[in-house]
Amino acid sequence: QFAFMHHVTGANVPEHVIRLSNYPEYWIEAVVERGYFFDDPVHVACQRSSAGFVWSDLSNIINLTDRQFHILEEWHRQGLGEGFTVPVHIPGETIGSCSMCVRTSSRFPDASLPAAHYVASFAFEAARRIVRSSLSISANHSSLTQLTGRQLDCLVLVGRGKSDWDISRLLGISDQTVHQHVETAKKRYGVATRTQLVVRALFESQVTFSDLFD
Amino acid sequence: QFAFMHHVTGANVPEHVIRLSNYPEYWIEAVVERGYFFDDPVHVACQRSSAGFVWSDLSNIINLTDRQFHILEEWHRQGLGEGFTVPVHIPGETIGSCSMCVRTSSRFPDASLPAAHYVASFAFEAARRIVRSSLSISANHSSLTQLTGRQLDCLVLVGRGKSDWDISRLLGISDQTVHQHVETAKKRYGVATRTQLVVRALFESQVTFSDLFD
DNA sequence: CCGTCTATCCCCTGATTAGGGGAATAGCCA
DNA sequence: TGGCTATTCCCCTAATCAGGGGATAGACGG
Repeated sequence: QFAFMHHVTGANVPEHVIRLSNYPEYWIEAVVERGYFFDDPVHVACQRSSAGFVWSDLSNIINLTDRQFHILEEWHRQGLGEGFTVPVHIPGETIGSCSMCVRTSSRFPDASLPAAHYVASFAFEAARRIVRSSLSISANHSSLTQLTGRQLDCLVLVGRGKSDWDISRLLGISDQTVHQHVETAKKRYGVATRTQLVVRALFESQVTFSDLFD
Repeated sequence: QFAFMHHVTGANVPEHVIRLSNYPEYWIEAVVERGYFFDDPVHVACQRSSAGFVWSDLSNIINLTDRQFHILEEWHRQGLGEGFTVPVHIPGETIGSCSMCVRTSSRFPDASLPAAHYVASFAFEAARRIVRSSLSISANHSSLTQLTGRQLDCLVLVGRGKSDWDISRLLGISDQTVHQHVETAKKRYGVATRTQLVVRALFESQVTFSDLFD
């Protein structure tokens, strides 16, 4: 069985999420019904690991709670055997994972783990790019926005939490000039606040997360 | 050549970063000196991809700037041929990557990419766990800042450019309560401004870009 | 030569945020 | 039961941002 999915809970699902799996319907329903989603040990482990992991190794990644131990036992009773999960993380995007598992009756193909890791990573990334391109098509009206160098300087420092005055000292210009640059940048993007400005610039790759951390 | 490292710039390096590589000294110095680190195309691409990528495929992941194009040419002149980089993301932690490349004179071993992907992921994760254990952080202790539901509600709306008063109308509570939630969230993250708060929450995948667009 | 863009500076007012207090209610856990 | 957190509300002052106005200087191109 496999499941490539974004980790979103049932309540408010965003529009563009990846959900590919051949898990049995009844089983997915059971998970949602009992609220397993919230402390699914595999999902929790995804938040702590960058590399893939086999499910029998879960206790080395997280400290299993009683409830999580119970969930694992329940899975086993349902016929789910050993599994392998590759977490998928991108800053600013929903956490996802690619899981593959066998039935208790089947042997777990250890030798295929590198291949599974490779396939999982690229399959999810491919799905992600398809989703993302469909997103940017629907919102491409502003893809032409170009900021000047000085505007970017100010924007980055705004993103680092500096005030206009701080920025003016760092750049060696007046605080009113800084204010002017920020206002002009906001007008370019058609946004009302500095926070929106930074979010948009991040989304459009005008600045990166590393730019915004001292 | 290989380089497994956290993406931190020379200025103020955190204590426990991973830096394993056999890149030539003189070359690393050149990178730092010329400030290549800041817009190294491989590092920027790492922020946009969850799966590994070969360097010749960079232009499909990010739009290369003139400067980045120049950096790639410079690398080639220095004798660096094709390379393969696996990004490493953990919510709330510094971005890292595992890069492996050959000299221009050598053939790039395409057939080994799955193995390289596997090795890279696990080597970095192993290094990460060693570092974390040296920090004596228990596996269960969450390094992730956890926000309450109401705090997230407010944070998302702040990220959409709403004022405290706007948010108070949308959530049906007082504007002072909204202010309180935002202040508490800021304290949790240890940041000074709302903009930093939203950036951090984005980076740690507490909220996503789709959450922040109406 | 003129228009446009960029970058820099200055002035102004009002709205908003930053950052302290304190306090009531409810739920959860030991 | 007591301690903890979440949620809600209120008060206060100072700093900062939002959004107008206008001005000067240099660069670039038709």
